[in-house]
Amino acid sequence: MSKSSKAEPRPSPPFVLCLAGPTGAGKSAAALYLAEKLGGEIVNADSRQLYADFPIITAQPSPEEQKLCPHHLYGFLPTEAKLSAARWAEMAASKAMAIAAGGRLPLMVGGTGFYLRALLTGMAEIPDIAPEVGTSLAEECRAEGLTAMHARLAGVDPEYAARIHAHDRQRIMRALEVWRATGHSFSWWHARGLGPAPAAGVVLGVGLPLDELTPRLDARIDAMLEAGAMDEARLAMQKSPDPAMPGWSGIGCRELLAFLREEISFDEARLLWLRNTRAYAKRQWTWFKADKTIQWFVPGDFDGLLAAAREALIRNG
RNA sequence: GCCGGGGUAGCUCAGUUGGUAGAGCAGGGGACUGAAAAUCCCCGUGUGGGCAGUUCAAUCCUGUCCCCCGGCA
Repeated sequence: MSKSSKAEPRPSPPFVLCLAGPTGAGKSAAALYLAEKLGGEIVNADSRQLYADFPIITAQPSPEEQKLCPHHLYGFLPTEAKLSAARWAEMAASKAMAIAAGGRLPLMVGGTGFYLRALLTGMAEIPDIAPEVGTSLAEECRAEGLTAMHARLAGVDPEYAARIHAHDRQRIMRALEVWRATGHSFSWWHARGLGPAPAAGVVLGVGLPLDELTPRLDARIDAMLEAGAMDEARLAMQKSPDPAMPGWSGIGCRELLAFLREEISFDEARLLWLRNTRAYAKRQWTWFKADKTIQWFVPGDFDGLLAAAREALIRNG
């Protein structure tokens, strides 16, 4: 998919209906409703719900819910693995293609705004980079310090170095990686424009203001604990004890892990879990608010969502 | 009741040899081009427990009262 310079024309991208919004607002329930009414199949657009070891803590649809209609891209990724936005978008688009080919509606559901952007807008076509490049750069960073890495980036890509902050380790390292592996700067790749969008679609939002969302997030944590979140974390710890593994970065996972390793008390873990979830919901709002095309609905407004979805389908054939 | 130690931002605390105060966390705002539930940036006026006194000037010194935490009774 990354090489699109072949002569044959690309098949037109599949149309997808997306449900976005902050965590805990009720996207999954709304998705089940829309899937039933519109003959849809649900594709996960949440970067944490990909992970196999944390179905409860990442609020994946339950096995019962998943029986109600086909669900895709949930709970398949090992804790040690990571999935880039671009790679997810490819997978999601190919699922969407297959679903549409079966005469059904692909419903992308999740709170990872970056994934949805990669899917609907596309990303710069930068080749895959061998993992060794990243590991050796990480070692150099450890030896020389982050400031030196940022200075190095300023040497090869002053434009991008000026745009990001000198403390933004993740972006500094990514940009250096691209430079080292491709011989072109990150800005150079960006200047070539975005690659083709893997899918076309409309985004509907399900959301609540943060202060109204908070009690729901609080209650959801209790529900997760009752549903066995602690056992889930314990098991994951036995399978994959390194907290630096990508799958552990989910909120709730790392707090429970810290408790299991006796680094913090249960009450602290629970409090942190809630706070971090709330802070995350706030970041999601910041992301989604910037997208003026999203039409918003209150949780439970299934009629409104259905009407908007039907309208979007008519507009897009 | 007595002896210590405290009462400073929503919370935990720092500091001011007297010139009206600042960190972390929380909270608010924002960014986001292949780890995104990630990563990162910006935002700090608060009757300095109350009341008196000393002083040009008190959050800081003195007196007194109230409250908390230890210890002794």
